[in-house]
Amino acid sequence: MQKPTVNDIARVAGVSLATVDRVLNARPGVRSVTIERVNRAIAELGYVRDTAAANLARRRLYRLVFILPETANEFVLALERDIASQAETLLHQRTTLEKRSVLPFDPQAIVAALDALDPETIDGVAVFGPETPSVRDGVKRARARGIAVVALVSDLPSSDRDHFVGIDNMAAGRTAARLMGRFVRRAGRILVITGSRLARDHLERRTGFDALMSSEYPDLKVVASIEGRDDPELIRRMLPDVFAAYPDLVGIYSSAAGNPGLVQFLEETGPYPDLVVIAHELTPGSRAALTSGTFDAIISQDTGHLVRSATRLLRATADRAPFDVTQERIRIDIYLKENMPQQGEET
Amino acid sequence: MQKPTVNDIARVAGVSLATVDRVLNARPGVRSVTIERVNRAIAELGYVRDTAAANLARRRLYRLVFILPETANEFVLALERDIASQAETLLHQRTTLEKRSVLPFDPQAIVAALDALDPETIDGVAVFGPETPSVRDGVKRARARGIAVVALVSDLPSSDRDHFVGIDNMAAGRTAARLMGRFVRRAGRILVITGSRLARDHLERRTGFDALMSSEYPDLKVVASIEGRDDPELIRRMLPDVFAAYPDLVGIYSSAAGNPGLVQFLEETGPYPDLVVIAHELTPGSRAALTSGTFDAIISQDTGHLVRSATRLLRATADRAPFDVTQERIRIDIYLKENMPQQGEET
DNA sequence: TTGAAAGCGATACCAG
DNA sequence: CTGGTATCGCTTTCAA
Repeated sequence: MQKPTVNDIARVAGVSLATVDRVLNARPGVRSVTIERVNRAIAELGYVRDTAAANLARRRLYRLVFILPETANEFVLALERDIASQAETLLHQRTTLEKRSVLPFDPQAIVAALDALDPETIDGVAVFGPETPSVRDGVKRARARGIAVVALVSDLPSSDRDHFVGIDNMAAGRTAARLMGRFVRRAGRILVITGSRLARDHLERRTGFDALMSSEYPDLKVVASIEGRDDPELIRRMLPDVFAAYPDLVGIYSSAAGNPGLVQFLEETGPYPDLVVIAHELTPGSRAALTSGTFDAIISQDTGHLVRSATRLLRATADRAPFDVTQERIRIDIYLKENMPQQGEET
Repeated sequence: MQKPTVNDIARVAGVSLATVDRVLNARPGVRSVTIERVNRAIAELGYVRDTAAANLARRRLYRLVFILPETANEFVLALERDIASQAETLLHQRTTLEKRSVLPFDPQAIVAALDALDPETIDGVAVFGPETPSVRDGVKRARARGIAVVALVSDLPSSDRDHFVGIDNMAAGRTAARLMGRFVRRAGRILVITGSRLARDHLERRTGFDALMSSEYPDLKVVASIEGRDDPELIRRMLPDVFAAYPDLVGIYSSAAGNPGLVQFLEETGPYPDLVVIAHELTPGSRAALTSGTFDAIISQDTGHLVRSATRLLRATADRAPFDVTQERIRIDIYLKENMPQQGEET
């Protein structure tokens, strides 16, 4: 009892291979009676196409592009490194990954990059950027041209993208709040460092954090947040004033990038044994801060998983093929010093 | 500039396709001069075999077996469900997964299952069981017969298995200890519920937990643990005595299975607002306990990931092919109510 | 509208 | 030892 093939369908339906293929791929030029006959055979045999063989015959190539902000922050660097390493592996799976960097916090740059995508040479694109009206329209245009689009890290729901690859940032913010509430040992104030007002992921984290904080930990007051624009130097310079203004600071939630500035400030002016610090993304810098005790916890998302998931979804979308939902869900990882993966793992 | 194929090698080396294949697959009957010539061509062209095409031609089937304890605990059930669901997907990728249940806590049953594996019909096996001398030897014999073996969930290092698919349980124990130390708000005693002395994973968790607890939280005393044998009913019956003996109980670390018994006891005799409870594995039951507040945190490992990773490693081992280390590392997941994945995700 | 036949990249059998 | 060739499951001309 073998798995049925196109040949079996052809035999059972009493037609040729070519006709079976036409029906299978919804190509024109087949009488509806014939289509019906073939479909009956397919159903009867329980046929499922062998994608590997199909791609071989088709010499199908998947050409995928990642549009990322051009910045030196470690999270984006990790993403780039994982794209590069996946690219090597995928080369042998008829897939090419290409990274295109655009000016950060610049919607127009993203739109330009999107509009430059030619459906003749590109099958899909993963976009990491702010949800502005122009970006939204750029995504819509790309999809209209037949290019598969997934939003990466920060969702673009209004753009009608094919998928979102990233964590539920509202839940991530709530998670940070819960950890903060349980870790902090006395009443006081909490500082939130955000990135950009344009970034949907930052906003969602902030919203989730504030909501849980105010409803469940009334002893902890979240003060007006500072907008660090993912810039370590800017953050470092803003902190002294905050510390001066709030002597009863008991916690810091760094919800965006720019952690090095925070770490530098804390380690130069500290230690602050009672200050609970929670940040995002496991990177060499945040890992070191966790090890040294400067950070108490990290909320993270696996960059390797993000890249693999984005490529799988882009390919599946391009092929109109199904995919495994559970495999594509990106987890909200919590890392303490104790459960950090070994450094080597992400090199 | 296309990717080079066997034909290119044949052309460049001036030999036939058949000879190229012999060299590629290290088959006998080729003069070393010829081998050398072919290898030069391969290196020169930077050839990499197209696995999809190779598998197609070879009509290669991967027949894999999972040996699991026959028990109703939710973690094993989740594993079984994920094996079944993966089996369906993998059917179209020339791979069959089969589950074989054996008596729990019975090394001989595992050995019998291992010895029954015929290399003619089975390519690889994933074993979830205790590390006893007999199991160790059974694994060695299976490998000697040419069957790929991975240890699942609980490592079998002495058996020289091909890979371990699971978390670092020592680190998991330390993680639980850290959470316990940070969540508990006053001095008191901590109860650890273990499973079986035979289970290496349980032992490692216990060791890691105790070590960090005693070195960093001297105010919290870990009392002699109870061995629940993953049996909810047994656990439920043992708890009253423990609670009676230690009125200053401030935390419980349930390091193995049998959580339903713990939950039932706590919900029937509770609530215990100040008792911190940390358990293992996200399942419908533990998820509910987390939601209701009976559990404070869950340490987990993704069963879907375990199954996918085991099958990838088994196939790679059978093919002597390389694999992506970072993708196979199983994370120690920490779940709070806030970052639990949606229920639907693991259905 | 339909079919015959030639690949895709690799393997394997049968000769020589 | 080495080469020719059919084949794997599917796609894609080219004719009919």
